[in-house]
Amino acid sequence: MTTSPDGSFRPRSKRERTLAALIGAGLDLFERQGYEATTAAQIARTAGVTEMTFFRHFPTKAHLLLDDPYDPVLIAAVAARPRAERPFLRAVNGVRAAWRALPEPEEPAIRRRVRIVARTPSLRGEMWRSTGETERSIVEQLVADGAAPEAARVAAASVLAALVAGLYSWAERDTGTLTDAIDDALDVIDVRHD
Amino acid sequence: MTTSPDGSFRPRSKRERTLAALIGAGLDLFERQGYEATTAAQIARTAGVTEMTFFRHFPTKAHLLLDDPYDPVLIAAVAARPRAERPFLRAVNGVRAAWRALPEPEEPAIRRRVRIVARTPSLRGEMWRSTGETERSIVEQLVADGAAPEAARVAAASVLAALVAGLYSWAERDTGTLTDAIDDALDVIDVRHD
DNA sequence: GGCTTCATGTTAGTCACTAACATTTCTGAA
DNA sequence: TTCAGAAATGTTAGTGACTAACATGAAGCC
Repeated sequence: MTTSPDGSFRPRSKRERTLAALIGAGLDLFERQGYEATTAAQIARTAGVTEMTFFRHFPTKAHLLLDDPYDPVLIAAVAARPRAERPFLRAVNGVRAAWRALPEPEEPAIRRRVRIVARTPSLRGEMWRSTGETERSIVEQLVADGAAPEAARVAAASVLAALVAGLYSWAERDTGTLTDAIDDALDVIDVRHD
Repeated sequence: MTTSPDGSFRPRSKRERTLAALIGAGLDLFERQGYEATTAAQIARTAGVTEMTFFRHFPTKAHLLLDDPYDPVLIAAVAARPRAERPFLRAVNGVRAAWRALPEPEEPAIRRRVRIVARTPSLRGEMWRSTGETERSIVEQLVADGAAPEAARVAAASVLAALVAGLYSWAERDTGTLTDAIDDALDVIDVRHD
């Protein structure tokens, strides 16, 4: 995502301008009154647009916060790990590598969004649902390289859970870099790097 | 839960009789037409009752499947592990112990419900949301005994994710006991039992 | 058998979406 | 510049998950 700290970005087409307006209004309202108390219609109105238009840009209200492009990167990073590693370590190390590649300037925008998610139970559920797709792709990759499907599923799920838990902790405080936070989180479940 | 394989149980009061009717109708309909395609009103009608009555028994449609009483057991089991264990192992071993205590006769009913959840993305999200409460309790316990909050959060989240992944795998096949499935799942993330 | 309480029904409304169709706004080529 | 086709938006109407307020019926207790 090309957002800057306030959620806006340099608009090219009209579509992108509306998108930016919606995201800006959404983040503001969510932070001020909470996610549940904010209505899709209200966000749309604030952005000078109709409710219908909101749903043309986001399939669900939650997608305003959860639409991220990191998943393909993650999947690729896991795939790039040596096939000889056992599934669990492959997943851990892949996730580690993927997030190290994240440009630091994007961190404030991510923190803002994740913080809202971390504080809203229904959004945590949505986050997990969206992570589910990433999970499936990682499992596919591991299984294609010879892992047992059930072990692969457990590995992917627990590593992603650790990642998300680390993300939440990082977002709730105001200090530290994302990369460090994720490294620390993965260290908890990955005692020995062999 | 005191349900038998078909989701029914010996009814005492009128309330329990309606509850049983709703659960029975719900499971049947979910299995036949899928969760999303089944309406709360339809379940209610099938159970010979009004939509309003449905929501008097279950706060949400998902609760018909996710209302389980296992969480307190789980929390207690984690608490029972020696305080000297590091948080991650305490969580792993606690979860292991908790599920070993499950009476086998309940397995078919659990399998039926979990199978529906496993096949419905939105329910996987709901499951995670409901697991979130368990997670918080486990974290509280670990932190009260001296663990770092962030490590405790990661430990609880990833162990529960492994547990749920194991549950899903088990429910999707027709063989094996729940206890074994969960042990296998936890083995994936817990290499060395020290 | 009357009285209280609990389970249920009724009605009306909010909010997240979806579908079908109409209208406006861009944009690129003549 | 102009004008057609595409893209973005608006309008209307509806479904389904819930919620609140109020009314009614049936259970259980004395």
